[in-house]
Amino acid sequence: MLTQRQNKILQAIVRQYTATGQPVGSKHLAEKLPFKVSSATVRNEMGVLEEAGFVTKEHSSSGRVPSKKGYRYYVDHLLDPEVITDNDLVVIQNSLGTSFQKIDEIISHSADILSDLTSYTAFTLKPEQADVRLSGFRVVPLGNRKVIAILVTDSGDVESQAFTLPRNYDTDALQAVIRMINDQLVGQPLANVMRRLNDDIPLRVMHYMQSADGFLDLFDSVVSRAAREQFFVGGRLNLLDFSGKHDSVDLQTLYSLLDHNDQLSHLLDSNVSDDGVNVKIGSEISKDKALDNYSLITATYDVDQYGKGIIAVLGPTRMPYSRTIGLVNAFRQELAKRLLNFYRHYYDS
Amino acid sequence: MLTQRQNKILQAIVRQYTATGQPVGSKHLAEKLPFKVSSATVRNEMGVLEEAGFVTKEHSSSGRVPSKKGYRYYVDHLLDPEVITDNDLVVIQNSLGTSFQKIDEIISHSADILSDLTSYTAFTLKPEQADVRLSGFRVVPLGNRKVIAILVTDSGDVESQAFTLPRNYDTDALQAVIRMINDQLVGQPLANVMRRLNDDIPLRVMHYMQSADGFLDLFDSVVSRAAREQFFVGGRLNLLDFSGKHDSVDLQTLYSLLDHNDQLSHLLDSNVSDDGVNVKIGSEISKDKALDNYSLITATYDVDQYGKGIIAVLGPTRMPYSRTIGLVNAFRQELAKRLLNFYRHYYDS
DNA sequence: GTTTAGCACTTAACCCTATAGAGTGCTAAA
DNA sequence: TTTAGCACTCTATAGGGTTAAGTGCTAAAC
Repeated sequence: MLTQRQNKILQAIVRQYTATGQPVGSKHLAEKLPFKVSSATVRNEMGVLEEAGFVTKEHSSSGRVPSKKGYRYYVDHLLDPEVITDNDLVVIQNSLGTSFQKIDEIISHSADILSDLTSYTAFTLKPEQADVRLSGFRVVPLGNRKVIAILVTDSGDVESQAFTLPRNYDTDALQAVIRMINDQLVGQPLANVMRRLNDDIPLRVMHYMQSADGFLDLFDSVVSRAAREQFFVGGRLNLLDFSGKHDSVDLQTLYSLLDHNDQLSHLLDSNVSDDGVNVKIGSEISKDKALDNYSLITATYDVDQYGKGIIAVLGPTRMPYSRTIGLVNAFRQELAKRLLNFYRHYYDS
Repeated sequence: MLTQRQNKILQAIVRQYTATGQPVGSKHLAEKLPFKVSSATVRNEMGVLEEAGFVTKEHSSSGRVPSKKGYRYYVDHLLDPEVITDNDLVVIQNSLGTSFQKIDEIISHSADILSDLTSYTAFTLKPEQADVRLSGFRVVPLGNRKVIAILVTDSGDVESQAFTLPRNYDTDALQAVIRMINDQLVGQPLANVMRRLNDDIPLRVMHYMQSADGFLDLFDSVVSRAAREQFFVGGRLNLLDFSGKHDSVDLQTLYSLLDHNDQLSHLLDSNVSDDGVNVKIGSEISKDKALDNYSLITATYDVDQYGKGIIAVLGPTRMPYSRTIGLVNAFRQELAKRLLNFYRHYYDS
């Protein structure tokens, strides 16, 4: 649909504009192009591109700026082969190479590394097994009416929470309830556990103690912590640097978005594609006006039988796509490798 | 040293300037003053105040602006009686009135409330007993080489962390080490525990197992988590709203400060006064240039035998001191009450 | 001896205008 | 089909004039 030359020109416009942030004029462009044409020819071609909606002008006599559609076309058809420098790769490998005690540390640290590399805001989501099951629940007394509740899932995650029993607790009844929970719920997917917690479990508990509330709240809080998608954000502040005009209303919206993990992880879930790196531009991300001038680059990382996770970068529509996509892609591969090692080392027999 | 009239004039300048942000001129001021004088008289008096260093001009023919010294004098001598509205008090009481499961929730939520009320950035520090002692350490096996390490302090705090044992661990040796830790360290202040962890403990562990590292790391991480001052920040973003000129270098400095709990809690410790509310202005806070145009209002809250905590608000030098101080003061009292109740209810016999 | 009215002076902020520079679209020639 | 040339548009910048708010100083009034 576009001629070869028009492709080259659009490509040059996007590159130039993402690099400088200034509208691109015909004369400068004519010099940068890989073939020799006059500025007048470039002007004609730019007219065509504008007609087709790939570029716009900021005012009637300004240079051209890529439109959302132009970015889209660029990302889909004109992207440079992903190049990332050896230096970047070394940084990634080193940062992921240090020793971690817990998965959470790796994932959380990853968000920071990725935001540093891109200088945008980065998100990481823990690899998620389709259905994690409850594999054990126990309550360890610590003396002085304090107990610690410990929940273990078959994916190997452990959640715990301290709790102080009210004065009138009957410890025998408590033991009975814990046995009951283990009988009834071990082996069940966490989703089921959470459902039944509002369903038949309260009734069963009533057999043993008058009020189910205090203890069930505790159990509930531990279960939901284990079930929650683990979500990390790095480089929140980077949003400031490139939002130039500092439209403070939009910024507020954005930051409150970043502070609500549920919304955000939903956003990522809905934007991620099955595999590889995925680019969403402006309104493609969500209906929210505040995201209009942002692009979201998501990617999954695949840790075999241990599940798939998500990494993502949120930056301005006007970003160097080749580099950012290259970084995200390199990162997902390294992260997958690293995690596979981790899981193998710790969880396999 | 200043006449009564000069006091009134300085007071009016500070009030006016903190309210509007505009330099205040003699004519307007003459009208606002509680006694009848001409603008010329005000001008003369302002000349004296400037001579003495309490006010400055932004340029040779602008109105007067309070200097750091002027703010200091105002806060020390000219402050209105603290007035907070009934509404504010209700908000505080309601927000603190909802039910919490853990101390941390109350303290963390408090930072949010306080920042909402003041629309500045707020900090809260958990009440701290002078010397918390280790009262127990145990390791509960969860199967599949996973264990959970649980540490209890005599203040009633519990920290836990999951851990996967390397393949070659000798469980008998592990039990012996745990017994040894309990023998040697229970009853000791956490500070001592941390010191000995780098000192004689590694040697003792070597009696039982070849390498002490993996396990001691775990113990160390749990101990230091328990010993760390618990620190919360609310309303980080509010720094944006009032830093008007958006000097992005300073902002970066500030935000990186907010992200380093150690620096910040050190800052608070060094600024807090023994009791009541304390105001530090500009360079009084720290040597850091980035804080030059900020004021820090700190206060302790006293929960009797359960220790003392800190709350603080960081806002622009140009802030309505009476109101902010009033809010901080009201808040510390309500928070102390609330926590006393909480501790009594849960920890007393 | 204060206080005040009056006045000359200073500065920032605003608006208006002129101009330079970058870019465009169009036309006609190559 | 491409290019040179030209008239036109729009932004950004700098300068000039005006206004409004403020100051300091002096001399008169209280």
